[in-house]
Amino acid sequence: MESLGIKIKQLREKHMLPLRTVAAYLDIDQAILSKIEHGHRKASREQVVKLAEYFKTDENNLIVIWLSDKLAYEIQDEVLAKRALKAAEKKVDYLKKSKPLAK
Amino acid sequence: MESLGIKIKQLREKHMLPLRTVAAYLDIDQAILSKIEHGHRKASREQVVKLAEYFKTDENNLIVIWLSDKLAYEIQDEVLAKRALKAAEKKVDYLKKSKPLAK
DNA sequence: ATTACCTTTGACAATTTAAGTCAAAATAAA
DNA sequence: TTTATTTTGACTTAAATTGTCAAAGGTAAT
Repeated sequence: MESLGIKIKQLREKHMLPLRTVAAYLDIDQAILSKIEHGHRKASREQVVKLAEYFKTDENNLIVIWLSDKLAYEIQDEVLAKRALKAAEKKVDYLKKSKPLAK
Repeated sequence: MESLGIKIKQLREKHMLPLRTVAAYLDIDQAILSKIEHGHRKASREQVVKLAEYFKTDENNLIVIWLSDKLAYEIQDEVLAKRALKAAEKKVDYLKKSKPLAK
């Protein structure tokens, strides 16, 4: 059960890098990166991709963590959260099948 | 595989009501309701609850449709959508267990 | 074809939410 | 204690949402 913030912080500390350095690479203020690590701000998709590249870690894995954070955050207060997620899966299946060449 | 817009439209037509009437009940312009029915706008949670009451239909069911629409919409373009949904389920499980009394 | 009604669309405005900067306070290390 | 780093909060800017309004498109009845 990984959250993106914790994951990023672990990666950054493993590489012994200060927020300043990583934030500079992402072209944002270090304050924002700190907030992302603590889950007080969301990262953008672009930022996640950049981070994966920067730390040479699997991009897909990071994207899944980031997406699932967003989804879970969006419905965490809903009693019907699980039912909604199940239903969403079916909808996604349907969309994938009905327009497999889209976009 | 129901979408909220279609569901609402069906309910409204079953009751032979014009957009105007239902929109007035929701206290919004009929243009917005039209857009909601077509999926060009999202309904708010309040609006969904009001609609369930108005049409005397199961509120939970309508909420699940509404929530799953939102979730599916948010990740429909992601290749990793299904993986993310599965991961989100686990996160939701975890959150429910760790703070079961949280409001 | 005209009238009357309902629905849909798009341009625009207002409001809300999110994303960012900056500086100061808190923390940790040297 | 001084130097680095991290965290926090007040404030600004940018972007996304949500709504209004008016015009255009459909439909059915006459």
